[in-house]
Amino acid sequence: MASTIIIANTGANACTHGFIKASCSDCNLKGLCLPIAMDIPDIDRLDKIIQRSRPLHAGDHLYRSGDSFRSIYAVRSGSIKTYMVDEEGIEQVTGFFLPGEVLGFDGIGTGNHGCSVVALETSSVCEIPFERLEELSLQIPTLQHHMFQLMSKQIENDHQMMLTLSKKNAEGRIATLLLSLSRRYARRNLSANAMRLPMSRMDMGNFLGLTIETVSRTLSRLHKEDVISVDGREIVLKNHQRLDELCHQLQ
Amino acid sequence: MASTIIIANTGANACTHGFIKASCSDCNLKGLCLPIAMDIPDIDRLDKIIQRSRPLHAGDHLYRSGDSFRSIYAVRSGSIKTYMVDEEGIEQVTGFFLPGEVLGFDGIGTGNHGCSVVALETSSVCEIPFERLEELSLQIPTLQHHMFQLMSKQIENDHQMMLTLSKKNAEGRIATLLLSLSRRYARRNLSANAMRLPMSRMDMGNFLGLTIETVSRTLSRLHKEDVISVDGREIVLKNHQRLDELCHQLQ
DNA sequence: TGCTCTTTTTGCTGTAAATCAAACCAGCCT
DNA sequence: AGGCTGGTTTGATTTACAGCAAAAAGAGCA
Repeated sequence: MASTIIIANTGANACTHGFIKASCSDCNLKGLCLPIAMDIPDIDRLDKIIQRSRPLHAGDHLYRSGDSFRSIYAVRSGSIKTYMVDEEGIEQVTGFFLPGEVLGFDGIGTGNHGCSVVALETSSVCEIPFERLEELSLQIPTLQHHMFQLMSKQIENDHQMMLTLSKKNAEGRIATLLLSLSRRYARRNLSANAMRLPMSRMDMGNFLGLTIETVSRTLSRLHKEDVISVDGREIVLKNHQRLDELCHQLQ
Repeated sequence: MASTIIIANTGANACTHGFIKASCSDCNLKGLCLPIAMDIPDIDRLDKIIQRSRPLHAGDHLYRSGDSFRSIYAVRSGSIKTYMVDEEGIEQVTGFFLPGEVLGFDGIGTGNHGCSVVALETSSVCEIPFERLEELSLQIPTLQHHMFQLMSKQIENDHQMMLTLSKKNAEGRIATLLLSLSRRYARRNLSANAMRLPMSRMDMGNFLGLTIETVSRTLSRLHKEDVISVDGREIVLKNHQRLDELCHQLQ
């Protein structure tokens, strides 16, 4: 499968030869994930509570809305989608998560997860049992602080998304998503320009509050205007500056 | 001023006779705010680090985007609006905060606030210096847990808002806001039906991704259909079930 | 290789909300 | 009172996107 090959090229190498990798200290995502700014002995203590499970396949759920909250998760390889379903069955994709990113903060409040989490392709995650993480956070001040930071960043991110949904037109929403993905790939030392979208048009549209037709039409238009090039899920960003401009044009 | 009289009627009495009230243990908002599920000695320790300042007047800023992050805040009386401004100057109202609610979690991640906070009417807040709160959280496990819970609930709330902005039509958005306010008033043992909106049509529209004209028209229509009654900022919810239905109708 | 099923693209038409514009209203100041 | 200001309502028109439909392109499988 093409996507796993891409993973192997993406800086997540330490994780791929065994899938159950040995430790956080060996992981080349540690600069992005939880152990950031922790010293070696503390990383080892964190490492001991982390559970590394078999990889998920596309469509596998990590947990579902209503499941009791036990753990948070760091993405090790692949890509993950989170979505919530309201009482009437309306679905909303709430985020896409790439290697090095941490998810699952919903559900601490109530004890039950408020959203569902599904793999978009073959993916692996590190599971961090929350009770043990809380204990450890009491002992390692930098870990507690880092947890607050991660949740704070999630909140800021969600606010940015509220602005996108509330104020931007279709082009702006698409451009915002593409640039966000680009930045996150670049952070892992991957190309900021050429990428393979991990999600379907359906998922993009749901996330951005657009229909698949509008997503498709908008991508086609941007292609025609030579701002990007589109071939199915393969995207090349050809004019970052123009994309930036589109991000800020109002609806 | 009418709004301060309303405050005095709203269950925040313990705070109003002196504005600088003595302690958390005396505050009748303690069931909503931080000290929930803490025992008396721990509440007193928390109480000691809390700073109670002079009340804010309508339009006063608590902090502004870019200010260095120092504290989080609990609303004691009145009402507060948070908003972010992106690089191009597009504004997005990201939330309204009522007595007993905690705000300011943005900015832990970067050390600088990502949004601005302004009082919608005469309001008072408890300021909780974050460094000292972190120290205390290391010593009081339930406090640490409660902090995680508060932030988690903020995240779930924001996700719900993403769904509202992404999937609901104008009526659904308005209905969602009205019911949210109603629930939050009811939690403080105030009327779930009759309320005075603390925010302008402008703020409602900005928050909900609608123009003021659409907000006004939608409220008028709901009034005409006898679902609510509107007189300026005075609102009476007359048909909760219908509002619930509107919440779930798609765009 | 051909067949089925799903996803994506493209065209055409309708509509909810934006936009433009003007009237209305409630405070507030002189 | 009377005029001024900012917020709100209402009306007429435009438009970006939704909704429907059908073609095109992949993806999976015998």
